[in-house]
Amino acid sequence: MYMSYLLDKETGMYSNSIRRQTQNFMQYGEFTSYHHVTGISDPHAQTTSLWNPVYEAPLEQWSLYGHSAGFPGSNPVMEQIRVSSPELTSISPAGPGILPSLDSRTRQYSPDSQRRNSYTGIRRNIHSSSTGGKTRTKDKYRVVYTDQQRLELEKEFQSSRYITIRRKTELSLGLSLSERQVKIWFQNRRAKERKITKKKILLSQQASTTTPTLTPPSLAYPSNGSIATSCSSLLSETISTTIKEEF
DNA sequence: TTGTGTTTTACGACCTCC
DNA sequence: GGAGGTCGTAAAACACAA
Repeated sequence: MYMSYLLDKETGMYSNSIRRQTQNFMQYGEFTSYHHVTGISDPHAQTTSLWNPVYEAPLEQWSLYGHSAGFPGSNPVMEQIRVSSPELTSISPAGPGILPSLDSRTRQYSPDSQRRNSYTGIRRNIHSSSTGGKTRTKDKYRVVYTDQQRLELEKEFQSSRYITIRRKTELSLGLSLSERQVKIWFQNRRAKERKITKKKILLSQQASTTTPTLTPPSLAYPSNGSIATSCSSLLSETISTTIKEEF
């Protein structure tokens, strides 16, 4: 069964896994400890039975949290995360940058909006919880994350492209996702970013070839900057547009 | 309503690192 | 050998034009 397979995979993946501490410390820098999280190892448990009721609050409620406020319902875990997490607290206050656009997008998808409003989120939750165990080949095999889950994941992604083990544990707890789901979300998110960046680079190259007098390569890629620099600036632009696309 | 294109989860294969 | 990385892909969810 798919569920038991995942359970096996999850437990095998995350239990007693301290052997990577040194590697992860080098890789992530921030790593201090690893906690195996019990009770959330089954990514489908939420979909088959229950969602955290925290996420079923109407958007008009949880949109209020956009600027450093806690999760609706005052999820103690996330409150703790916010207190202990400089990344989230540092990026969440109002100010220029990514989050204002996130918040504006949150407002954009208020119940009045056409796309993904709170009711669709609730509907999705209900729909998800109404189905049985998921398999890849039959029934519905993927869940749709709530806007809030995606918002928090996106915020973390803006903080860092690669999540630390510690943050992964905290996020999985706070968002009622498994660590595996958080990990895969970040993998998919990086893939998405690469895809968009690739697309943008392709478009800029096409533009430079079609209208060479307007955007010569020397201007598009300053001589004193490396390709990485130009890519990173392109990336930041991409990120903002990406966030606008989401939510 | 339906067909179609895009986005979002989730996985397997394969690779690198320790 | 196991963990997480990318890459490619399946399929559900979604948006939107006709």
